[in-house]
Amino acid sequence: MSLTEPRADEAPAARPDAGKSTRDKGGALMVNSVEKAFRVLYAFGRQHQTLNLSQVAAETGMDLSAAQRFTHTLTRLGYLHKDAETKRFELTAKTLDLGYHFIRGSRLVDRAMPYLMHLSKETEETVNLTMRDATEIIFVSRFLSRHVLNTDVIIGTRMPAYCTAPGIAMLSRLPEDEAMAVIDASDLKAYTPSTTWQREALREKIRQAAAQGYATAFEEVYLGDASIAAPILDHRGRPEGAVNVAVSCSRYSRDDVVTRFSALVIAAAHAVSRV
Amino acid sequence: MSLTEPRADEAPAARPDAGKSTRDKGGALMVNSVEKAFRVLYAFGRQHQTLNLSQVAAETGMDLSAAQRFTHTLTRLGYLHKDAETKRFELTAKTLDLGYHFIRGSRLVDRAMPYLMHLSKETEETVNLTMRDATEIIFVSRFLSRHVLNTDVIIGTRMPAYCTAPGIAMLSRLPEDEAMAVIDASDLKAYTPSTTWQREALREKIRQAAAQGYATAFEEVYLGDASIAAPILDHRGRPEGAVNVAVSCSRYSRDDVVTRFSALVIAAAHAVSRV
DNA sequence: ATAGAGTTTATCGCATAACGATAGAAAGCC
DNA sequence: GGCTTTCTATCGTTATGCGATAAACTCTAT
Repeated sequence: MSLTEPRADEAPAARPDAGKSTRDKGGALMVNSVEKAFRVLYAFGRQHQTLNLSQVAAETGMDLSAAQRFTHTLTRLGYLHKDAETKRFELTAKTLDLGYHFIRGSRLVDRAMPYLMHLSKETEETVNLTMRDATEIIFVSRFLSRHVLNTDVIIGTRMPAYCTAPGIAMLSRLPEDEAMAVIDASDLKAYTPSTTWQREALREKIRQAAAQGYATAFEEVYLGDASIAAPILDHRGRPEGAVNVAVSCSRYSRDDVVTRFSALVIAAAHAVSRV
Repeated sequence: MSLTEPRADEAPAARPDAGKSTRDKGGALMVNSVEKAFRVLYAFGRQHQTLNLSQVAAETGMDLSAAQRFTHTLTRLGYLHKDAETKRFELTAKTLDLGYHFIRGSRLVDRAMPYLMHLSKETEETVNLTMRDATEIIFVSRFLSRHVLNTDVIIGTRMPAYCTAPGIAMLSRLPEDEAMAVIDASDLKAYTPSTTWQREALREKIRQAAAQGYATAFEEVYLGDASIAAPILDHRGRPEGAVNVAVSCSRYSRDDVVTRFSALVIAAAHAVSRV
């Protein structure tokens, strides 16, 4: 422990009220203003498309001064726009810049793109590239089929990993305890009557996916949606994404989905992998 | 009459050390840490997909300590990932969250979506919704034709307004002096032999678009690309976006583009407008 | 008109949170 | 092995962000 402690002197009896303002809100190096800025940006969304100053304050739990400072800052940086007459703020299209940089900089997306396009033409169905963030998957790239134009799922959409084919596919290439830790951290619930949401059933599903090399999900989140996915592995064999094909249940039986698409998604995922 | 100028303090006497560290780096309310955080995030991109700490410092012009603090902060917030063994950082898919919130919260996108989908099915061609940010347009929503799968233009892509159909369409509904101010602020140049890039020619183009209600662009940025666009107006009649159809020159003559699509894009844009 | 509530905008002294230099640890590289 | 380079951790200082407050608006009702 304090073998290396040269002198425990610096502030021995000091600390009048230790534990109080211990600069701990996420480490000594944390710059809290950054988190606050994002809190303000995320106050906007489906519910609150525009907000005035006091609403920003209320919504973020900051006082008026802080709300003022951060809206000012973000407006100046171009992420917020303030309507001169209504004095209300809203997000600008500049907020797309950050994600754009990510997509453009992602080696994974870069490698995957041609195979996704190929798969899209081949199948004429919706094809997605997803990545995992803790217990969720995020849609990173998406080629829509012209049949179903689902406007609800777009780039950046998140879904729980446990009830999606790409999620299970990725978990299936993790050490089982790690996969189960993800499951345990998830808020398990049945979105539809077909949702697999029980711990042990999910463990079985993951094992099966591991054995088969692909995962399926039939109406687990949206009724009428079927999906089949295969994991993309990085150079150490860890899953860094998944490719999936999504179709309407009305046009394919479960067996059809597997026989028509399993080999294709596996091939695409394998081609993108760096094993 | 600079309403936006933070006013260089006509309060004269005060300020003992005026002019020195006058808290002026964009107004007294500016929280500089926020700007620095974005500087770090934008250091990543096509050129630099991954960066180590010193590269971040170099790339952003910050000292090591600052780079350390901001990479730490952004990693903790989930926007950066640090590879444990290579010690290199890269952007995570979480960077898509911000743009996702914007899309989801945008009344414009909300209103436009059904018409874009309709237009997409009707024409079977690529359909876009764009907005303007100063001299540029930003692609906000996009329905790809299955013919041309252009992987270069994605959500968040920026292009100069002056050489795109949506850009000219939006400018055509601005007071002419305002439109020309945008032109003058642009870095005018010829991307292809067909690019209209001279000031007066652009003025004429804008006037014509105003008269016609739509704008066209033939191979002005990419060879082989043709585009026709109409402006979307907000409740005061100001342009807040544009709808366009993009096709391959090889499949349509210039006249074809106009006769087949002009009425459609105008109708769609009009339906979305709130005049 | 006038008061009055609910805003937004501007100011300012204070304490803290961010700063930046530096030194120790660790990892590569001759 | 010594050497360079990069990462991690620590620490005293003060500029920087904080937050209370007051002034200036805006709207609404009377």
